[in-house]
Amino acid sequence: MFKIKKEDNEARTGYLNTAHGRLKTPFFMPVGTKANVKNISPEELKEMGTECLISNAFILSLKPGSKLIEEFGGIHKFMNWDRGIFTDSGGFQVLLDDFFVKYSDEGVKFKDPINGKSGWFRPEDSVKVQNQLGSDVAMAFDHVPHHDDKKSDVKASMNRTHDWAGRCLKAHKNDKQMMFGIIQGGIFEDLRSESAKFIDGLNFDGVAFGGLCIGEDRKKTYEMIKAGMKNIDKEKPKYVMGMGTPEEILNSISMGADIFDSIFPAQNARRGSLFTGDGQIRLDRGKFIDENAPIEEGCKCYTCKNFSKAYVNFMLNSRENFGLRLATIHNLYFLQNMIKEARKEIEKGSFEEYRQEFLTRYLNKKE
RNA sequence: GCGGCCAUGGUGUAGCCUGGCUAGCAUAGGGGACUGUGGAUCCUCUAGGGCGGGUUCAAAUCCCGCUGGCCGCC
Repeated sequence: MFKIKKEDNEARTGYLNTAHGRLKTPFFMPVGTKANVKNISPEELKEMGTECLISNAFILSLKPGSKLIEEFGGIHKFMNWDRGIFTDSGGFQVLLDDFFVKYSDEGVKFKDPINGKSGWFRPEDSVKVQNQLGSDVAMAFDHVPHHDDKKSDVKASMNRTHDWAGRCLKAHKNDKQMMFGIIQGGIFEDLRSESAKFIDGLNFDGVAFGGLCIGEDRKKTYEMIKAGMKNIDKEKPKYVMGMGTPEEILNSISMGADIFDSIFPAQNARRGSLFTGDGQIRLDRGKFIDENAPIEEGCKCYTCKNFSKAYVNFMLNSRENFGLRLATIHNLYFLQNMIKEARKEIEKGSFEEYRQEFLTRYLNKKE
């Protein structure tokens, strides 16, 4: 399932073997909630070296329905993606204001804003949906607390997450599909440690950090990751959910993380914020209106090879769909390329130097 | 030529009749936020009463002239 090939301090590179091939770790998954990564095609994703995507069980169960996708031969065929696919359980989405009604020990009551129907989504429902979708890795259904909840509430959500984790494993019947457990515990080190131990003790194929990057201080985020790492079997793949800035990913890799996903690069792209080696730039701003240079000199993405900042700025400000596509291509390429370099550096045993060098440039914005 | 209407940040406008604000709003512009997907949203900063005179304790607001624009008439 998961094999570590080379370690470099805490960082490591290896493989996650799935029903759709061997995925090189560490890797970053663009988010394809509705069975697509917004604005770009599977071919474009492959071209930039994307190993794996993550889609969403809860959202797809509402529309078009997991049964329909199953009838089309599973999510890979449905969306024409033949590499890895994770599915998020829906634990995070269900808490969005759009859907959330209330929690109970049984599951979550939600309301579909499209047709007004309400219903319950339980751990067993999520597992069944993910089975039908046929993703390579299913995620356990968890209870995500808010980042500023008080400790007693965070502890309660953690205990519920643990209970649900057991129910998810019990409901899981698909030997072609792996399942990852999720640890919670908010920003409390003792809870994180406790949760990590508990989830690590269950029979999951991997362990994910949930409830991070949702508003807490970044120092806390890293503390929680460290606390968790100490209590998880080293041989298991470790996934930090929802983490997506270049610096966070590099920092977390240095602590032993293997897998990431986030809307951050794609969403920022749509909102005109683009990655460069010198930090993010707001490409939709007027200062780029006549700049005849690519977003990043030397970048080999389709956008940078063919278009100037001035052109992409014009596309974005004119609200042309093409602008969203060009921006998304660049940001996802930037991250995939960074991770590819990170894997190489780990193999060479020089990851730490690479990280330092990258961050020195990235965090000291030139002007 | 005569008459009427109008003049407020880059742009579009509110307030004027019934003087007394830090001159409001939108958009554009400059920063920032965004992390298990709505292209949204939010925060913040910069920037304004055509010119000259008068009335008044006080004028974007009332009066006169000038300049400029729009409309109508000969």
